[in-house]
Amino acid sequence: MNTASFHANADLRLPRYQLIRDDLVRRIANGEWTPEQALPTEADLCEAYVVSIGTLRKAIELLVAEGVVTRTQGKGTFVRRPRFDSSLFRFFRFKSAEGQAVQPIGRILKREIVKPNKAIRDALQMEPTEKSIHLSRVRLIDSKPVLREEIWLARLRFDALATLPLDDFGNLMYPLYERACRQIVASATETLTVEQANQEDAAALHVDVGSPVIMVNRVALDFAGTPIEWRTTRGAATGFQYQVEIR
Amino acid sequence: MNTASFHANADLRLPRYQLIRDDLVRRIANGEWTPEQALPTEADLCEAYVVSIGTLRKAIELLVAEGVVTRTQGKGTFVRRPRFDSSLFRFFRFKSAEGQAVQPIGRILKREIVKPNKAIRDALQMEPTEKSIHLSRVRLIDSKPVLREEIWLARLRFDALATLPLDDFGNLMYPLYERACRQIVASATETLTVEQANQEDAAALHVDVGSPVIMVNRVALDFAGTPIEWRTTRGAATGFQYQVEIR
DNA sequence: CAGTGGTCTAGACCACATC
DNA sequence: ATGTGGTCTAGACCACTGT
Repeated sequence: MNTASFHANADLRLPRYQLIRDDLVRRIANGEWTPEQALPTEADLCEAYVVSIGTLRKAIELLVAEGVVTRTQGKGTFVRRPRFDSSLFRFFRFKSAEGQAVQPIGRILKREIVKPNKAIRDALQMEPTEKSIHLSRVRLIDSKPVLREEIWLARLRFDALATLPLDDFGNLMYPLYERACRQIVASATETLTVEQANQEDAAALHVDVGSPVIMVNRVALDFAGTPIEWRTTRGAATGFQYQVEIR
Repeated sequence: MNTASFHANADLRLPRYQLIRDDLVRRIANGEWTPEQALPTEADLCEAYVVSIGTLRKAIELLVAEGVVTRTQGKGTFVRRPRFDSSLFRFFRFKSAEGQAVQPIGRILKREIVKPNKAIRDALQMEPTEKSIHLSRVRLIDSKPVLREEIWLARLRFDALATLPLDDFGNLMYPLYERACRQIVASATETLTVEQANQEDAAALHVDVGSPVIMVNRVALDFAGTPIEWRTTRGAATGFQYQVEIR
């Protein structure tokens, strides 16, 4: 295979399907294909990387297993957008007054341009003097607050959100990031802890002080693995239920 | 391919690699290979199922992805024992007085032969009149209790544990199940909820009444997918930390 | 050394989506 | 009808494990 096909840092001792997988990830991270566009066909990629169909398929199957792309017979191979909505719903089971599972509505309460604390600055790999956009957000069901969210974004990366009217933010953040700032969230890491409600939590979430509160910290990454959003979400632990499979 | 190779219920419209995967799972569930024994080689399985190596590998790769088997170059393919110890440690981060990560010691406090309540009976697929073995267990670090566990087992399946002296139970349950009852835990589902400590929790775990307590319900299954153990574990939520990747 | 799984080839034919 | 991915073949050679 032509070594020129690969990034300079590629370790050519690795199997070819690994090299191809890494190269495709790099190209996706570079924005060569967006979630709407199909990747080249198997035949084209085989030709470009000078490998047989079996080797190429193995590379792409890795990406499918990692959740980076999806394939559909007859249509093609597409960069996958992670399904975040289903994620928090695995933690918090929200129901409307009628008992229907429902998605909470998001509303921005406050926006400020501030220097983040060190933990957030490190998590977002920001320079010491760099400023961030801090959003306070609440999520409601039947107009009742069920989640409190604090969001931090690097000012440089999300400049458009520093001036956008709060009414134009809409219900969901990640489509907004794509629309206004061309930032695509590709994956995230969430860490869950339990705390006892303080005065603010109690007032905002309508629970007793000291009652258990779930806290979820999330760092969202783009396709290159660069952290782009830091978020912490709090909700009453009542009715919270999380399920895992062990194998 | 010879249809006689497969179970009567197999749907022959499925891809061959799926049929082979299902057949191998069935044979593993039947105890044809235990975690120590290697499965037949690729060449033998190709011959037995009358498929080419590529198709057989796809079947086995499914099992690897599901965590049912592991493969080692030069050694063979082996039925995998799930790594449970790492599971609860992903939830509770235990440290000894010296700050070292450590595995708590298990001690059985009580054993009784009782009819289980309906929820447990249903979870374990037991007959209405069937009796269960109920174990109360505590797990200790530096002689301090950190987890309370209640375990239910079907009496018929775990008969040897009804009479075994409590001192012979040892530290870990799943090796005991294998040793004394030939029951191998192959997978499990855990559900996590948060509660407030009641009097019993507070006394047993040395926390305040009303403080948050993590409750993990676990149903453990054998290779055939039959539920064999119902377990609920409670521990103080302080220091509890759980992490997920989202893609 | 023999035996195992790991990588790779160069095709074939099928099922599905779209025009 | 054309183009896509899905399934499958019948090998080859390599890398690792154990004797």
